[in-house]
Amino acid sequence: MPKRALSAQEPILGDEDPASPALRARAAGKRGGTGGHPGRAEADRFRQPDSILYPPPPTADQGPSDRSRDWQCECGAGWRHRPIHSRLSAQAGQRGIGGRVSDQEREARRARLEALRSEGVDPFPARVGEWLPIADLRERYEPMDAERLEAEPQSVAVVGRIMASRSFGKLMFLRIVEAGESIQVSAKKNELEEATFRFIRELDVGDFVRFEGDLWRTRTGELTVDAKSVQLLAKSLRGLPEKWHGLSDLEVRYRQRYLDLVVNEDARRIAILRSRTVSAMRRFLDARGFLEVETPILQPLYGGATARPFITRHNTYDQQLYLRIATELYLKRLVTGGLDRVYEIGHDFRNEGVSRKHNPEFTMMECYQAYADYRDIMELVESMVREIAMEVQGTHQIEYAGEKIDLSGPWPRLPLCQAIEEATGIDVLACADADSLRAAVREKKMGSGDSPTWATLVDDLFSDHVEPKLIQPVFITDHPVELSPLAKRSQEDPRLVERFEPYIAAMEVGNAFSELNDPDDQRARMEEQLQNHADGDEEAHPVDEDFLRTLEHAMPPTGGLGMGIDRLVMLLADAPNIREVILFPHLRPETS
RNA sequence: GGGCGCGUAGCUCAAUUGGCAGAGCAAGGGACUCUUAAUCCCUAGGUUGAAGGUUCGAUUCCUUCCGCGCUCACCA
Repeated sequence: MPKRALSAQEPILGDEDPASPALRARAAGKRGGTGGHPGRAEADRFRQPDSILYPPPPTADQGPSDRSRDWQCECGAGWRHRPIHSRLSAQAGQRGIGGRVSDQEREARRARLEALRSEGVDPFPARVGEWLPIADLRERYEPMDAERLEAEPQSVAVVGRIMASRSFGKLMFLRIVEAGESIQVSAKKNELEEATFRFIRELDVGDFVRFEGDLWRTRTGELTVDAKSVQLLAKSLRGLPEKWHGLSDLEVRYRQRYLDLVVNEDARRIAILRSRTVSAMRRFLDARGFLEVETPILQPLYGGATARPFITRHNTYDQQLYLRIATELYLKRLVTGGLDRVYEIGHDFRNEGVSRKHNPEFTMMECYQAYADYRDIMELVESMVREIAMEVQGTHQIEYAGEKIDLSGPWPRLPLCQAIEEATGIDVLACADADSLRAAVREKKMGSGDSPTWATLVDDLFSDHVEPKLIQPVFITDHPVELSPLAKRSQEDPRLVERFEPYIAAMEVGNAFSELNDPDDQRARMEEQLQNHADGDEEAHPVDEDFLRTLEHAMPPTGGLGMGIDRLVMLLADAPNIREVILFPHLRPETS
C-alpha cells in the first residue's frame, strides 16, 4: 500500500502549549466490552444466548466471568457496547441550571475540538488517505506469526471509529471498527514523536481516525497495528453508550438507530439481513420473468385492501389524495395492459394501530402473474421463501421464538373452513347463515359470537382457534367471499374464493388469490363494500370506476400475491417485534 | 382507543414500612509499556418524566398529563 504523509503530524499540538485544554485532557479508562441487555419484557420473551437483543437477565453484581474475554471469539463484537449521550442528555442540558454539569463530557470534547482548530487541524477533513479494509487486512496478515511480522515489517493503514481506549501512560491500546470489523491499534510513547503520541492520547472514544503503522502481535497473540502516524477523520462530540450493559432502552434504540447500529451487533445484523432478503427476492422474481414497476403512492382513490388510509392534499390541483394502502389495483391495470408479470416492492400506509406486527408504514411486495391461478402462486411463494432463506441464512431450518421451523416444502394446503372444523368441531359450511353459525359458536363455547355476519364469525373462529397454532408453514385456503372482494369465486362453493394466506410461526406473511377479473362480479362486490361503508365500516372499499373500466377491457386470468417484507424479515431474523426490522419505526413525537 | 406495567446521574441499575437519593461504567485530574469490562487514587455529575394532592416529611401513596413496553381491538 502506498504511503503518504500524515496530516496529523504537522499541524498537531505542540509541546509549547501545555495550557491547551486538549493537552490537559486525557483519554483514559475506556475499554471494550461485550454483553448488554434489552428492555426487560422482550428480553424475557425472546431470550437467546449470545444475543444483544435477548441476553440473560441482568443481575446487579453480574460479571464477565462466564463470558469469553477474547473479542475474536465473539465474532469481533468486543466493541459493541459504549456509552452515549442520548436525547436525555440533551434534555438535561436544556433543563437549565440543574443539567449544566451533566454536559461536562460534551464540553470537554468541544474544548478539544476547538483546541485542534486553533492548532490548524481540521477536525472534519474532506480527504482520507489510502487505507486497507480491516477484513482484507485480517485475511492477508492473520496467517503471519509474530516472528515473521518482526522479521518482515508489514506496513498498513486502517480507518475506523474508536470504540475503546486503554492507556498505560507510555503505551496505549485502541480498538477501532470499520465495516463491522475491528482491530487493535497500539501507540508507544518511546517510538513516537511527542506531538504524535499526545495527539493520539487526546483522541476520544467515538472519533473516526486513520492510523498507519507496522503490524505486530501482542503477548496474547493479537494482531495489532502499531501506530506510526495518525489522522483525525471526524471528531465526536458525544460519547457512545455504556460499554458493558450497552444501549438497551428501546426508545433510544429506535429514535437514535445510529447508536443502536454502532453498539448492538444484532441491530447491524438485522439491517444487513433485511437488505439481503429484499435483494434475494428481487433476484428470484427477476429470474422468473417479472418486471419491477412503480405505481403511485399518492392516489386519488385508495383500494386493494381493507384499511383506513392516510389523507393528504395536493396544493396546485386543490385535490384530496390518499397514501396508498396497497398497490394491487394499479398492478392489475398493468397486467391488463400486457405487462404479464409485474411486481412492486414499496411502502403501503395504513392509518391504524401499531403493534408487535404492525407499523403504519410498512414494506409490501406485490406481484401478479397472468395466465396463472392461486395454485401457481402457492408454488411461487414456497420456492421464493425457500430460496431467500437459503440465500440469507444458508438453511431452510429456521428458529423463531424458540420454535424450530422447516421452510422446505411442499407446505400443506389447508382449507380455512376445514381448519376451523378440526380446531373447534364446528362445520361452518353447514351453517347456512349468521344466526345458525352464531348458535353453534355459543353452543360449543368457541367465542362470543358477537360478530354480525357469517363471514366475520368465521374469521373470529379462525383467528382465535386456528391461527395461533400455525407454527409450521401452511397455506390456509378458500376464504369467505365477503372477506375477499378482489378474489375470484371458488368453483365448488360460491360462498368461498380462490384465495390463500401463507402462515409461518402464527404470522400471516402473505395474501394471494386468483384475481377477480369478471367486471360485473367486481362491481357487485364493490357496491356491497360501499354499502358496508355506509353502514359504518370505515375500512370498506370505495367503488373504483376507473378500475372497473379496466376490467371491462378484460384482464387475463391472473394469480396475485402480496407479501409483507417486514414480517418475512422478522421470521428470518428471529425478531420479536416489527420495530426491530424497521430501521426507523413509527414513534410518537418526541416531547421536550 | 381500552387494560396492565415501566420512567431515578450520559449509560446500566439500586434505594427497607413514607425518613439525609447510591453503585458500576462513562466524564475530569493523577499513576502506570502487553491491555482487551485493564488496574489504582481523587473529583464532578440529580427539579427521581411533568404538574398537582395527601403528609411533619414523598423516588415511595393518590390524581392528571407526557413517553415507552406488553396486551386487547383493527389490520398485513
